[in-house]
Amino acid sequence: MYSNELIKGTLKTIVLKLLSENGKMYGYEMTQKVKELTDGKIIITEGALYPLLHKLEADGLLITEKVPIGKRVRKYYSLTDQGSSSASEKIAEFLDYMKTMKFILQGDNGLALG
Amino acid sequence: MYSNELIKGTLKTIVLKLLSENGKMYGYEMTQKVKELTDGKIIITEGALYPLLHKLEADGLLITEKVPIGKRVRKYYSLTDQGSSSASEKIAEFLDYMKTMKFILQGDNGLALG
DNA sequence: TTTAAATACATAAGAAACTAATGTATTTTT
DNA sequence: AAAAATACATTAGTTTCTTATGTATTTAAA
Repeated sequence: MYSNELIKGTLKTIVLKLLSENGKMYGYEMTQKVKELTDGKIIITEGALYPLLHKLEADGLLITEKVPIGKRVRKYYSLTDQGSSSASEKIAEFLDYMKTMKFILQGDNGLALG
Repeated sequence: MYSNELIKGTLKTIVLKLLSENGKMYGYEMTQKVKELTDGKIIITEGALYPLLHKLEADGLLITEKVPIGKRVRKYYSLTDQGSSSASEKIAEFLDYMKTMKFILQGDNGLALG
């Protein structure tokens, strides 16, 4: 498990990527998917996820669809057009950012590597 | 310039890396160095940096040395032993985290790339 | 030469995003 | 029958950052 501060600020990008890949997902499903994809190294807590999903919906990036499963109602999220282009931007920006960070953290900036 | 949320949580790692490379640096110097290294894509504000430096010092990761430059006093920071091993850990963790994020963001997780 | 910009430190109010805890209810597994 | 997993949600408190402000010296420009 990574330290919490590392994951900060990346949650939005992860959610947008998941939805751009899978079309539609519900919250709990996202937490399980990320856990599975990362062998438990990234754990998305529900206390962080649900408020974010609500915000992204309020911002017009996501739309919801309620699907009854037995007596429960499952809430599926999917990207709007705006959310879709926002996803592309965020993902590209993050990949670019990783290049920059890699340069800082292991680039030949004067001394030997840490 | 990257969106702010992206940089969140990475400042500590950057500072520790800078000090592990350069031995000793003062705050303002760090802001300029990062700006230069990243072509202005990462801007460290003093409002974020100084409180962090104070905290790292309080936590025993950094020690300070005051050097008079003319009538001003410049405050140099360097790593303690604890800070040095903490730096190695943080940097390694971040590089690992980037691998994981890269896998999530562009890995072959079922659909075409975004 | 005086004005502006850069250097160099610092703090503080407020915002954003997350943690950890708690709550409800259903469904599945033991 | 009990426990665990599924599935939603909120909330108090913390951390960390932004934006603004403040002080003072030094260098560059007008």
